[in-house]
Amino acid sequence: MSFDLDELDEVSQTLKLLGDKTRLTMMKLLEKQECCVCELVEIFKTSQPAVSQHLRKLKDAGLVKENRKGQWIFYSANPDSMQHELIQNLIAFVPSQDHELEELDKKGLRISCD
Amino acid sequence: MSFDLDELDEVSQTLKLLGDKTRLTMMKLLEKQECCVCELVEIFKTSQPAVSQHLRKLKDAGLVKENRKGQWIFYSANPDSMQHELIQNLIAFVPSQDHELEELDKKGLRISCD
DNA sequence: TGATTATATAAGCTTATGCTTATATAATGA
DNA sequence: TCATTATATAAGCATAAGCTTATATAATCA
Repeated sequence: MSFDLDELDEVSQTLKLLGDKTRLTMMKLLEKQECCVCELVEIFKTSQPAVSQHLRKLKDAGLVKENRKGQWIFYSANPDSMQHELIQNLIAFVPSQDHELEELDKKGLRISCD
Repeated sequence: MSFDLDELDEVSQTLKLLGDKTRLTMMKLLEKQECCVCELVEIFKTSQPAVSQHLRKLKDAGLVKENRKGQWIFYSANPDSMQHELIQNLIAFVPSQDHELEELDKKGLRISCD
């Protein structure tokens, strides 16, 4: 029946999205706190378009939400996503990324709008 | 450090493998009980090589194990996999596939070697 | 042993994915 | 208003993934 099919589709789509190392790490980070694109570019040491494209996929799936603050757009995990519980469950198996944020702080690259 | 990298690789690889609807459903089934290839062909209504290739990927990752019984090879979830706990967690979000096995029974296509 | 059934592997094709470069849009500040 | 900074989008390319068909291997049985 279509209900089950949809649920299966949703779960497999979520796993497919998080089956990418960059996006999986992103979700681990964004589950803990919001980050702007330029912070993620620094953390993942990749290009800005690459980061934007990953975020776009996560956002299209409803897994993250955005929050503009002036010239920056901050992304964070979307707690209203139907997949949120699944995501919280599985990122518990992902190594902590706290060191990445500490690195940013050390380099003075942390964006703060408070 | 390399320990964390490896763990991240393992989790993302597992999610990537289960980010396919067929393999995700297979794991849900094989977590509950072993099935042979021809049963899975019937359940997924796809070709035998397609099923074999999915099983090969799951086996290469250590997620399932095989058990030959005469001309049949039965596959089941590998409880010794380092990813087993993660898998059990996430397949809890996958709709039950019990009806598929009941269908097989009804059609008399269930293989039994007991 | 030869035929049959179950499974695996290989090759080829099509589509999906992730990256890059180039360019567009949006907000800020001199 | 113009230059700068942040982000998004588009196009193009290389690689990966899943399916199909054809063929190989393995076990069973007459």
